[in-house]
Amino acid sequence: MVDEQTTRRRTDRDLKTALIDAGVELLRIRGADGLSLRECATMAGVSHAAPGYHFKNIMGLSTAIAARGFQLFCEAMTRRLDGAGPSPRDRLSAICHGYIDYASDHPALFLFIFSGQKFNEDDEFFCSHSERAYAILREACAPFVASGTPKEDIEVLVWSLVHGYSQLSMTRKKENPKLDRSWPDFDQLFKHLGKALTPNDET
Amino acid sequence: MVDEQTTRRRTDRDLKTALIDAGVELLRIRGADGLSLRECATMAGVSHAAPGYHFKNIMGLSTAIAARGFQLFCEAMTRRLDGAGPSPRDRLSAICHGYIDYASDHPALFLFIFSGQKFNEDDEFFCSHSERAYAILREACAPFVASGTPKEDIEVLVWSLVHGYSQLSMTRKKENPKLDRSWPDFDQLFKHLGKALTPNDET
DNA sequence: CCTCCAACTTGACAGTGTCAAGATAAGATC
DNA sequence: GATCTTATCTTGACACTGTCAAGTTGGAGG
Repeated sequence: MVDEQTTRRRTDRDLKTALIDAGVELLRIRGADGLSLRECATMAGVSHAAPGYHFKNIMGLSTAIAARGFQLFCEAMTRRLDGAGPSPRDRLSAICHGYIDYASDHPALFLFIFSGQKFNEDDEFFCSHSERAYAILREACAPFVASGTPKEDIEVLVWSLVHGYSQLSMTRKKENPKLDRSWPDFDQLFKHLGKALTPNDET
Repeated sequence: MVDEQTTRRRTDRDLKTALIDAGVELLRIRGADGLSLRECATMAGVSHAAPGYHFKNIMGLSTAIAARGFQLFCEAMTRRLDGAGPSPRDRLSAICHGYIDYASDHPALFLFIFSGQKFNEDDEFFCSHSERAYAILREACAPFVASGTPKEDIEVLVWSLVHGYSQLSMTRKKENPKLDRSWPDFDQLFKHLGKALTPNDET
C-alpha cells in the first residue's frame, strides 16, 4: 500500500490521490452508499483523521471521488469515439455506448456521481471534469440540431435516453425467466431514436 | 405527533406507518442520504430502538419507505391519467408528466427509490407497488408496440427517456444565465419521441 | 387476580464524521 | 550544527449512528 520510502513523509498530492483511489475501491466493494472517511484512511495507511486535513470533510472527499468518476466517464466515451466511424450517427452511437460502458464497468461510481447527494460545486476538478463530460455529449449531438430549434432539445433528448437506459439497466430487478420480459439492447432504442434524428449535413 | 389516546399503547400498524411518515418527512428535510433510524424514532415519539422491532434493520425501514415512494409514484401517474384525453398519445404524455410531477414534488424520495441502494426485494408491499408503477407505464406504451417487435423496446425507450429527463432535471447544475443553455420542457422531447412512435390503431 | 406476550425501553457496543491539540519531519535561517 | 517554521500528519475526545441483548410494561385471555 505504501511505496518503498516508508520513512519519508509523502507529499500532499500523494496522499490525496491515494485516498481517492481508496474511495473508488471502497465504492466498488461496498456499493454506492459504502463510502467512509475512516476506512479510506485505513486503506491508504494513515490515521483516521488524516483525510480531514486534505479534504475538509466528507463532502470534500466525495467531491474529489466524483471528479475522478467524471474523468473515467470521459475516458469511456472518448475510447468508444476513437474506434468509431466518421458519420455523425456512428459518433453519437459511440458516445452512447461509452456512456453505457461506464455504467456497467463502474456501477457504484456511476450511481454515486448521479446519486443526487451534494458535492462541492466550487471544486475546480469536479467542475472541469463534469463539464467536459457534458461537452463531449453535446459535440456528438451538434450535427443533429435542426436549424431554428434550440440545440438543447436534441442534447437533452439523447442525454436523457442514454442516462435513463443506463440507470434503469442497473436498478431494475433481474429477470425472472418465467416472465416474458427481456431487456432490449441499447441499439434497439437507438434505432427508434434514429427516426427522430436527421443529421443536417447528410444526404 | 401522538393522537388523543397517549396512554394507550399503539398497535403494530400505527407505529409502522408513523415511522414511515417520519422517514418520508426526514428525506424531504435532509435529502436522499439523510435517513436515520434514531431520528425517525424520535420524530414518531418512541425510543431509539423501537424501529428495530418492527423493521429488522435500516434496510427494512428503507424498503418500507421506498414502497411508500412507489405508491406515491403510482398516484402521481394515475392522477394525470385521469385528466387526460382518450388517445394513446395523450395517455402516454400524461404518464410521462405524472412521472415528472413525482420527481419534482418528491425529489429526495425519487432519488431515494432509484439510488441503487439495496432494498429487501422479498418485501410484499415494495414488490407490489413497484411492479404496479411499471405496469402503469407499460399499459400506456402498449398501443405503440409495432407488430413483430418486442414490446420491451418501446417500454424501455419511453421509460428511459422520461426517467433520464427527470433525474437529469434534478441533478443538473442550475443555470448560469450567462451561458446560453436552457433546459427544454419535456413536451419538446415528447414531440421528437413522437416521430419514433406510431400508434398501431390510429389512422 | 394471574399469566402471558407483544410492544416497547434501556443500556451497551462498535462504528461513523469532526474538531482541537499535540507530535514530527523537512526545509529555511542563523 | 543548532534553532525555528511550517506542512503533514496522529491522538484523543465528542456526539452521532445502527444493532443487539436484556429488562419493562400494559393490555388481553383465562
